[in-house]
Amino acid sequence: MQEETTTLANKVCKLILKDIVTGAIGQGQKLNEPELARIHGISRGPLREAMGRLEAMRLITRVPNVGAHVVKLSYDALLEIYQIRESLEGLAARLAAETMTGEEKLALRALLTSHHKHLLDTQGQSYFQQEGDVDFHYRIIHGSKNQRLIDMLAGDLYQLVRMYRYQFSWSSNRPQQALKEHDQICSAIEESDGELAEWLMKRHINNARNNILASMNNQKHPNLEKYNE
Amino acid sequence: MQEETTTLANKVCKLILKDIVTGAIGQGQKLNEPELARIHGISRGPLREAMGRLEAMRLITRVPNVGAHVVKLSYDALLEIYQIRESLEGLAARLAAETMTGEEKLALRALLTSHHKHLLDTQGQSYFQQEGDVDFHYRIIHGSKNQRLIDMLAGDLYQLVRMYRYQFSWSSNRPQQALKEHDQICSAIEESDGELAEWLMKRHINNARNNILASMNNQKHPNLEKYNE
DNA sequence: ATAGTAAATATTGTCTACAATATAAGACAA
DNA sequence: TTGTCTTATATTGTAGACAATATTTACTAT
Repeated sequence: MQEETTTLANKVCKLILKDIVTGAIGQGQKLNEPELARIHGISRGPLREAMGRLEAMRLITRVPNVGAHVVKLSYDALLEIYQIRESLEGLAARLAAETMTGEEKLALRALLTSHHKHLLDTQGQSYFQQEGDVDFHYRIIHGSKNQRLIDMLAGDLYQLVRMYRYQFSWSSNRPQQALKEHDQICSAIEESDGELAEWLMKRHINNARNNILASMNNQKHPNLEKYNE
Repeated sequence: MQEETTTLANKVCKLILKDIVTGAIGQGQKLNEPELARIHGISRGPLREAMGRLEAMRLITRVPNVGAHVVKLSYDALLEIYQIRESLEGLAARLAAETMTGEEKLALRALLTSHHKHLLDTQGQSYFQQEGDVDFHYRIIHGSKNQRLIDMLAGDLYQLVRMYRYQFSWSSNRPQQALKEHDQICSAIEESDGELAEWLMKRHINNARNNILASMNNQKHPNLEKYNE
């Protein structure tokens, strides 16, 4: 285990990222630099660097001379994200099917087996189900071996996806169906059928999107801003 | 014309970005903070912010306590980019076909007309051809109305594409064919045929990729690093 | 001459202080 | 009371100085 040399900006960035994703720092909230710096025991320099990275992954927006605010989750922004996910994760699935090693495929199958087992135990209502889904998609994304794609999906886009998941609670709606779809995708990857894997993944994400839309229409979501100002 | 209030970091970021894209700052070159700050007449604070943004769009890479280096263009990285472009610009073309206004469609057609005229005048060997192609794709990307997609493609990915174009010189290989493909895409958009527009765009980008590959194999490219260390 | 080590230098990371801008508070007039 | 202007406060943007780390140079031993 090598010593991971890092910087204050890095560490604080991760901390603030977590607070934003989980909602500890609420949507639309102003980020006060001196206050945040004091909280984390650092000066404004590295703090501003950390904020710059959060801005780059579009978790906060900054206006010159005014300041930074946490993004507000919106219906429209979610649709945008899912359009992109459908495209890029479809690509990732195809690439994964073409390039994943035998070990990676075995590990992916093992992950699904554990998910299946867990689903039986808990009726799929647990927090685990959410992050389990994230894990599955992460594996495939990384299996694509396209570093730029990995960075785009796992680095930036998924933080927002996780933010939606934390601050609403929709993902436990159809765990059995989702797991079945994961199984199908995994099988296609095992058979190195890239075309099928892509098609299945796109449909899977499309289904997830529709599920979210229905969930949004059914219940009032107090922390969903329909329109950003 | 409203007064565009901006910051030093913003301005310097654009300047350095241009220098990197055009090759004035070469691939793999080290970016010395005090020196760059002195050159632009600013202090290291805003300079580091500017560098943070360049890092976010992956034009430079930074290692803690070591410094920042301009990325090295590589065969593999280019393939990665074109895989992503094919996916995302295909999506953009479909969305554009579905949502572009009549005015936007007319403007797109007008752009192609001017390109066609220019091609006849100059036999397509000019610099204009390169940026003209960029313009066409920009229009469609923005026509998608998906802000996140626009940022990903036009904000980050395209800077790298432009960097490849500036530092090699391949795009004048098949201007007639490219323009014809643009025409087809434009027609599909005019007819609001999203599915066709997507398919044509993906094929168009695939052709461009193959053209680039051939170009790379034919001539020795002095500033292409086959492998990044 | 070369490899290894220690001092010297340079560069990055961080902090503090100051300047510029925006926001909030208060006074005044309608 | 309400709206507007002025003043005061707070916050962001920038600069410069110091600390920590990395790189280079010089020296010694083999």
